[in-house]
Amino acid sequence: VEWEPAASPDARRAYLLTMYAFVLDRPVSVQADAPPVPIATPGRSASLPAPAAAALRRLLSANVRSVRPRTVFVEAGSPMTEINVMIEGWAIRVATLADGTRQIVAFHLPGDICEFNALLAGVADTSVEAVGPARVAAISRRAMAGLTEDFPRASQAMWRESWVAAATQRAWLVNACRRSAIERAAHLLCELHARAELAELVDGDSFECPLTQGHLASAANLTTEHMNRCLRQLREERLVEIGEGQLAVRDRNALAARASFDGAYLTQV
Amino acid sequence: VEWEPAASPDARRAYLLTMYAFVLDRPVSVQADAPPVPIATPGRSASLPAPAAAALRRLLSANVRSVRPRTVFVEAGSPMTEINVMIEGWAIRVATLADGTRQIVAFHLPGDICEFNALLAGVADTSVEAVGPARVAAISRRAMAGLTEDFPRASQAMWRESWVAAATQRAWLVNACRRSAIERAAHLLCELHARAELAELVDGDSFECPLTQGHLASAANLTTEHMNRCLRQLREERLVEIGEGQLAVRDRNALAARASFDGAYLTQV
DNA sequence: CGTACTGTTGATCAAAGTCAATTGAGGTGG
DNA sequence: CCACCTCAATTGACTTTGATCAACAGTACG
Repeated sequence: VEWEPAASPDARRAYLLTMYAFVLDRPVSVQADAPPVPIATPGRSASLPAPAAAALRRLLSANVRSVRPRTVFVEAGSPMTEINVMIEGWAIRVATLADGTRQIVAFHLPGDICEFNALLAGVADTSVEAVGPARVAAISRRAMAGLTEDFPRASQAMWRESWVAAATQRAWLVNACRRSAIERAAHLLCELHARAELAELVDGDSFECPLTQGHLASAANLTTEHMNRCLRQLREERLVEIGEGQLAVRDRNALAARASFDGAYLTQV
Repeated sequence: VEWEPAASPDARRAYLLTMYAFVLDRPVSVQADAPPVPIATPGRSASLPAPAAAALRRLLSANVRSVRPRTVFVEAGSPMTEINVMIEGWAIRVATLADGTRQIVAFHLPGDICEFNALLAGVADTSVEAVGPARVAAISRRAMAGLTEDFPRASQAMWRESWVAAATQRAWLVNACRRSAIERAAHLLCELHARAELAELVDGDSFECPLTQGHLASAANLTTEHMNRCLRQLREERLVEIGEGQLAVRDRNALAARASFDGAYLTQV
């Protein structure tokens, strides 16, 4: 068994596909050079190799449910009987402390597997909440259980996802601990931009982002007010534009330099 | 395939054994009620079911290397060709930023698998450094590769470990973001105590801990000076005693209450 | 016998939090 | 259609936590 590198969006698409194929209980040949076929996913369109299109369409129609804005669809403490794959819309993963304060520990974008490892735990340790309207595919624990036996490649794909999640978490920890407020803000925006790109949500240099400044503040460990000040400064430095549910990164390299952002952790595996 | 809960030290020992058995390329029957046999691991003694004892002893003798204090034995950026299991001594996982500042993102105690998921990445994103003298078993990537095919139970065991690592990382993030300095200090001590207990390092209410206040400070996102003040206060509150390479938790419940610590994430899976 | 590291304490300072208030957009019921 | 409400964004004034700077003692170590 050898692990292929998956540094490019193409490779990422390929491994997500492998995962989808597993879910559908039938193999899907993934050819990077196959002619891409546009899939009409409401809200965005994704280019996928031909065999994948049908598989993805089947998955979507079979398991998807719609989630209203601000709805908690994974409750901390509740048993994990299924795993969720974001199809459309954004979600936040929230840790709630004893005193009721909340901390966003992760964002989930379309294509993301929500905390794949949690299936093992049996109980969710954090909540997941849709930000805007969202569509989520719920995959049963039972379907996952055959994973290691039946579908080694899917298993690899899952591990990749879980490594990226862990590396991202580490990056957030370092971010929150070692950087100044404005660097934290810039770093978060860099990550969101890079991830939106991987999810093929970016149009030009901007993308739709339903997050409020409060969300960004919580994720970067700032107060809403201070995040507002930081965003203003980044705007004045002509690095980003933000508003109207749109987020635009005007000077990608300068923003990355401002935050000493290195997105390798998002694509390395 | 069903996942058994592993909430007790016994269960944790059992799953680590399963992992060791995999590494040795032969099955080891794990019976929780088998008569425990003490193993003479220099520095501490572990009680393990009989069949496991031989397996563990073989693993130790075959793959262990000694590491000097302050030695970096996993270098960030270097290729990951093997995975490390801590046998003896403590290690820190360190992220180094562009400007050279360092941040401890994890501690590794005896029995811990060091960042199992990193094997997939091919490249380490953080360094691992022995604190005091340590002994480490290096397991080849090749031995790991047969995992999913040959030994489903070991695969489960690995996943458990990786889930605990991810949950711990999340706990650190929440800790660093939402708690006051003294709570962070207390929370870290609670976690160290709980983990030392799982590693069977605790004697009475105290255990040997080679970490300096600087290490604790980095992990809790404080300066060394401020960590010192926090520790003094916790000492004055008769919650802990610390010094001489020993760490004693005098009032476990009070300390946990001080930090609103819930150790479920360490044992849940 | 210096040298380096850890632990310790005190004085000062700044980054970010807290509090307070205003604006404007969007939604809702009468 | 308008009064009313809620929520996000924004700005300013003030406060606090923990960082920074400085100094010193004890100890291990070459």
